[in-house]
Amino acid sequence: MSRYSPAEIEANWRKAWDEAGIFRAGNDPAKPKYYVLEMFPYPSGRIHMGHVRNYTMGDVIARHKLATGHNVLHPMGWDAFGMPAENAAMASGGHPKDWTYQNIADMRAQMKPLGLSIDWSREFATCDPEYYGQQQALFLDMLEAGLVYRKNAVVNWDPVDMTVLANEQVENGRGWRSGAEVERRELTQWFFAISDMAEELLEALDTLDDWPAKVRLMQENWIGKSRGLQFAFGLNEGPDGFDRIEVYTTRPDTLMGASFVGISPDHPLAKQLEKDDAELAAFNAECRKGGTTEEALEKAEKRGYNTGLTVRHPFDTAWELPVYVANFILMDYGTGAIFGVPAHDQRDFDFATKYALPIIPAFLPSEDADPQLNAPYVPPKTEPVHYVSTIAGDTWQTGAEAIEATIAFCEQNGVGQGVTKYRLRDWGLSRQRYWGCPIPVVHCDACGVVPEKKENLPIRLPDDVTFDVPGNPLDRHPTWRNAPCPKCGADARRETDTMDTFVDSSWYFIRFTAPHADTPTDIAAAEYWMNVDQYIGGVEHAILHLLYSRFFARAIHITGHLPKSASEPFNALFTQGMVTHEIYQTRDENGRPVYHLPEDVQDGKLADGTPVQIVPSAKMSKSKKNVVDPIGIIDAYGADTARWFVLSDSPPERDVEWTAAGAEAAFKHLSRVWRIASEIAASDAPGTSEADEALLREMHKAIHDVTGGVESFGFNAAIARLYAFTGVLAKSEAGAQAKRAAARTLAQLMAPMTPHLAEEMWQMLGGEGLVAVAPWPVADPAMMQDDTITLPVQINGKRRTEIQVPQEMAKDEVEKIALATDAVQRALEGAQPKKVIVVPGRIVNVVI
RNA sequence: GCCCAAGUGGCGGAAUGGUAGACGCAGGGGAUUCAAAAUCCCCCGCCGCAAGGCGUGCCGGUUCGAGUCCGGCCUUGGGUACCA
Repeated sequence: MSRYSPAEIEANWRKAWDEAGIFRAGNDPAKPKYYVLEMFPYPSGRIHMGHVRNYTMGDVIARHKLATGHNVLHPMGWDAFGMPAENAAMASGGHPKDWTYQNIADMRAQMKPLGLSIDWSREFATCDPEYYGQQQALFLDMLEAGLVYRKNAVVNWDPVDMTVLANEQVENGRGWRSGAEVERRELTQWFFAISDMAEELLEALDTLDDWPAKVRLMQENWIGKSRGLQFAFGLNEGPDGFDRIEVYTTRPDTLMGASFVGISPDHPLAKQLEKDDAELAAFNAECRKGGTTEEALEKAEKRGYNTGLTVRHPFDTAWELPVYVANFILMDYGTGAIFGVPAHDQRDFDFATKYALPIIPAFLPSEDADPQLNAPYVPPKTEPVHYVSTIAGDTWQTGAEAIEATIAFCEQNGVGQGVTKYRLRDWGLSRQRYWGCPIPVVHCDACGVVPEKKENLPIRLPDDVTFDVPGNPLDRHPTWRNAPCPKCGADARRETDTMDTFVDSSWYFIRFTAPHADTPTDIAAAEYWMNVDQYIGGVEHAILHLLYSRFFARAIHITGHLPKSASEPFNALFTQGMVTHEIYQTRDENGRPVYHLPEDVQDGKLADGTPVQIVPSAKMSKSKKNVVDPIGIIDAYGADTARWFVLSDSPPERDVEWTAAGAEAAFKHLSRVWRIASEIAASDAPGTSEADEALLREMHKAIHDVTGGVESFGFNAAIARLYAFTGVLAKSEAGAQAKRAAARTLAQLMAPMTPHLAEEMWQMLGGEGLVAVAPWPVADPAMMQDDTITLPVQINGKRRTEIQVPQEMAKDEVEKIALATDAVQRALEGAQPKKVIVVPGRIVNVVI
């Protein structure tokens, strides 16, 4: 072989690794264990560049840990339940199960050529009955432990298709298929009691030192701990059973600025009033239109309905405030009722202006400010605030102090209590869909909701279902619903809701430690392998998936399936950026966007010449069709080129926009490395000891820098360093023996990124065994020292010249040399410098 | 709307508060070749003949020194609880 041909070498080395079994993870107590995991993929059918990037990063870590003597667990599986399989079934008439398993087979076949160091013996899919049956067992244990319960919650309801829609299926408030205006409808659903753990989930964030600070911050804000006052306004002449309106506020210090009380359209009082008030009923119905997302609710136009009722201010019972029903108040937050303070809140100000309500300042920025303030006033963070109508004393206080003082004052006067609340809501897991894990309960007329018996698990999905009409096929199935009550044996009905797919992905990382156990976990295996030492995935999962997984690890501990030590499941987290791509769209006759694959677009036009609109780069997603297929790259250049390219072009935590241009360059570089290695292997040229030493010095520097890069997710910097070292090696005048040693080291350093090429080089250069398991090279600091260094010399912080000095030269010697330079002498004009700063090994700054 | 990030040459990007632009791509010039491919060498932020000046989204601040730290904006991206 006379040139680099990955097609020939890559398959051979994958076979060699396979036969040596080096990626099989056994429980070897002699070695430190290391569990590296990338977020498992959804089996869409094709791997894309995001997968290649994600799994290559994890593979670099896994291979590096293997070479540093760790017992490595690096598994792979499939997050296989979810809507796309049902959508495919609806679109083309197949079955979600066939579609999913075919996609898994396809993707596995596309993934294997990447040469990932995965222990494939642990592979599973979440739609395997062996997996979801254990998930059902976990659910039953959680039910028994009081971690699951039922309550009403709203869903997006499509009134034409008569079906529940996911948020993604709601476009501008309308159903994506029917185009009908979506309504919010209440259903009884299952919930995980995650909010009971809010405080613990919040506090434990502080222990996650190796998580990105931004993820911890996002989770902290999501949990949203707040301190406030809960109290009631007395209601004048309310309907029977309603004599007060309970409110929660984080700004009790603004209580004297209240000008109205608002309640949610779903508040019990609103629901009572609408029975006798057709206009209110119409208003409430209007409010219930549109999707359920927080974004939609927050951005909707703020509207209110005056109920005509009034409440009494708790500190002045003669002071009456009107009661409005308002569309921006959510029943899920606090008590579903608020008081509005237009003087100190933009939203309340807008509302008060619209409905001509009074604007009453509760405090002023200073004593001489205009008391007839009619614009929202937000107090500065640092200046004290003066109460106009003080209730806690006529004192100057800052915001947080004012709030605490007001709470204390209110408690002393019998107006409510100080309360800690969390924004975090319980996790609704019920889905009115087929392709998910069935919720293992039975509804019995006599016994109510009854958990299935564990010996009846798994409750399997029926195969004979159709998707020709909208709605959940489990509901329509002729017999599947029929089941005996596990308690009394009478004829009863199975629950037809399935679980949110986030449940599937909240414990798969534990299942990998014993994927074939006949209980949810194997305690010994979990104890050995957990926690995940390094978890890697997209930042889009920063909140939901990661928070749910943290909750589940605790729940699994509580139900006895996991040691306490593993209740924070991911020791270290790395959130990689996404692979983005431009979006190409045209419009259909109704003006709706139609998306096109990059491979179908040439020079901004479709094959038939229709120009496409180019939407700026965004996250690759199937729905937007801005997806690039990496298989073409692998076929043309080999897996090592694809791996090298996705690592080299962008810092791992940042988004990378896919471009085809770099792949060719990566291939050229790997070809060059191969050529250099084969030339060195064939050479027996002598060299000078000076050149040998210089090469050795560069080698140790490269070991140091590349190792540091690999260990700190600086893959792009590590690769830049490898480019530089390759250049040094190519130009070196060192002897063949020294060059062979340097080239073997190069192979080792490249092995995590380009494992096939590295094995080939290692073999050519006389390395022993597989480079994948050869001990990782160690940099010797003594071998990295240069004799002299270059120091920049600044004048007043601007670089003017540089000096060459010995590495260890004393500060005052360096100062003398710097001051003697022409540039400094010219600038000084005979005067003395005000100050000279010498940072050893770094810089000299002369201040004039 | 709210929460969290990011912004540096033509492009991807580098830089423990210490020489801004490493490394790579694209581009320009040269060597080799009958010619090409491949390969190798050199140049390459902007303005300027030069001396020099200006430069890390914008405005201000801290510092001997700021891409980096602080305050305020702008733009783009992610999340927003039923996309995964």
